[in-house]
Amino acid sequence: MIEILVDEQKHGFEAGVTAAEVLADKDAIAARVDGRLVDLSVRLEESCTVEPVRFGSEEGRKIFWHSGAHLMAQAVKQLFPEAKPTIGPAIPDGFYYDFDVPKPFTDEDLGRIEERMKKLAKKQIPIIHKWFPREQAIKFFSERGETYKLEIIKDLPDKRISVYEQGDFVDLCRGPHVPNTGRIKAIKLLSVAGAYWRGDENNRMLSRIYGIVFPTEGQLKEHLARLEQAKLHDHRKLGPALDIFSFHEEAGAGLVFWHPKGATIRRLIQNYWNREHLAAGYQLVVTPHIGRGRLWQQSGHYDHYREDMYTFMVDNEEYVLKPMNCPGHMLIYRTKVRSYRDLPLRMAEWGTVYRNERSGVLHGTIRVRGFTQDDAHIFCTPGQVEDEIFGVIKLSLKMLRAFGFTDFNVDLSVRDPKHLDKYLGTDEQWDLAEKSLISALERSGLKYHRAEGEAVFYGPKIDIKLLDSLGREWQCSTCQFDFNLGDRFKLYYMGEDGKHHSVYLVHRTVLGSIERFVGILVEHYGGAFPTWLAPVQARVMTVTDKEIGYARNVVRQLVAAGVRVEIDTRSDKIAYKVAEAERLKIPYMLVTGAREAQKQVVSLRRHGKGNLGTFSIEATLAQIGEQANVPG
RNA sequence: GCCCAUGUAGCUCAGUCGGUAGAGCACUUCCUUGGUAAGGAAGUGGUCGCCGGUUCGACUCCGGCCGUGGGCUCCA
Repeated sequence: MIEILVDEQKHGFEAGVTAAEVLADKDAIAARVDGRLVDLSVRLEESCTVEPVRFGSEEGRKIFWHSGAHLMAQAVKQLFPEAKPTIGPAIPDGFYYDFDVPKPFTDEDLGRIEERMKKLAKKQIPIIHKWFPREQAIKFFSERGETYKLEIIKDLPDKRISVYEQGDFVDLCRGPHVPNTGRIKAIKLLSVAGAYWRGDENNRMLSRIYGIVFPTEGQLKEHLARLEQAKLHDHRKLGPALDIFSFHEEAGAGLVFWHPKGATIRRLIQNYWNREHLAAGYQLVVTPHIGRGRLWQQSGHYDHYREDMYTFMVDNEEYVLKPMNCPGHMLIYRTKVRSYRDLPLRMAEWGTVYRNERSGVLHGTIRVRGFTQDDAHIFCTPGQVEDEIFGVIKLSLKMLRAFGFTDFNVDLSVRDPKHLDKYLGTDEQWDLAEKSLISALERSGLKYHRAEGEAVFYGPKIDIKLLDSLGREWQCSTCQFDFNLGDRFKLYYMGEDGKHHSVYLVHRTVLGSIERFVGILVEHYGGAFPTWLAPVQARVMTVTDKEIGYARNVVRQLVAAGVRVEIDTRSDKIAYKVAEAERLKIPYMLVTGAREAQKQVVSLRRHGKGNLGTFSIEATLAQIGEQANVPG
């Protein structure tokens, strides 16, 4: 007899009982035994603690999706015997599996593979874990011509190799897995893509299939509905549809043309940003868009970043279109001897930069080749570092919250302790920087994730990633130390002691780039901007031609009060005008018919909410005005 | 940059087994003056992404390029 702790209760079992028998839980797809994830079929020989792992948990989903990847690989091997499986992991939303095939998969293949998967799932094929002695594993996979598996085995130190068998399909795999293919009830293959073996572009391009599976049809439907929702929020569709921006093939990829409405949104963001930054003690500067190549050699960008820079010749000398604002700010700092009394110096710029991003990474306004950073550099003394970092975090959070974001994931990126030689700067600098980042994070009460080895070579940093209305993560704010530029530009300040000291340099942005940020806002709000950011806040519409005079009068009063307003006097029916205004997601619709004109009122309608009733002009202005303030 | 897919009117999409194109919406005009998510009619609008090749003839087949999308990679 052994004693097993299940659900906080001890039970006696015969040694050799399986986890499945102990749990007797229909929803369990795997088990956790003394903290280790194992198959339900595992035999328990000693006293232990057993917990069920269900699809509802993150690790449960990972196991389930990984089993989905195996099922797909089985189907692929049956339909395409020449396909060599490589790796097929679970990802946050499903799984993928990469195959080496003579001809890449097409979308048509997906349907066939999906059908075969459904067939295999119905058969409820048992998924069996086996240990192969190393030699046997090598023999087995070489007989099958699965050279990629052999390559993986080569890197495994173990004497015995873990494999999973389901019918005719055997895969090298650590597991665990669901007990049989029948647990997978709903299957959807989503897309095919090319991917390099081991992510290295010098290696062979493999054919990748993305898919997702669920224990019930309902969950798949829900998931697909979420994907539909994301499509409706796509800024690449909404932007042009709402007359915010456009792209033009004849102008070049990754270059945004901002229409009046988009330019208005940018201006509103910038006005708010400027107000907050001036209040927080920043000074705004402006620097040129081009410069001599040697400036970029001095900053070091030229060596590291050459590929991404646009360069051109001027009088036999190479110039560059600025890809970063930093060197300009360094030059301004250096124009006079700075005293410790002058610090901290916070220098900010709406800096438009151009980078020759590789064509494949361009994405709407979110990843472009010309963009405007809300850039700033803080020059300070070691003693000021912590307060400055805290100030940056506070400012970032305040602003991001004003834009409607409430949830954040924060990363603290520090050196890789195993490769300290990769980094510039002294240990003292890194220690002080890291300590100040941590205490600033703690002061602001933020939970954060410590990412070892994620720091860039010139300093540690904090990244604030926001979660939008659909739960998607976007990286915007960053606050990073720079131990490189201070040296390269010989930046110092005169200390109290009358000696030169090197400055601490902090590079930071709140929004990242305004192009990207507007794109994120469009996605977040699905194009329905809050009143304070809406390019058009109100539209006045007449019911018949007789009220045009009154409607114009209403518009005049709104304009005088600073409301961004349009008028619709077309001879269409009011229902049509309302439909269009709703489609354009204009926050307030003011209907001015004969009844309203007679009483000098308007009938107010809110986007997405419908008719609010009739209000006087003053009451209408008060209502819009209240919504037009920056929140927070 | 690489793999795959894709490009027909402002938008959404039909279509042509190779014989130079069509719908709905939008737009313009006219009728309509109607009360909260699309009233009616007529009309304008396309070098079928661009360049080259094959062909008597190319939107259609082939090649190259550009753009876009899904990924990979990159993100000093």
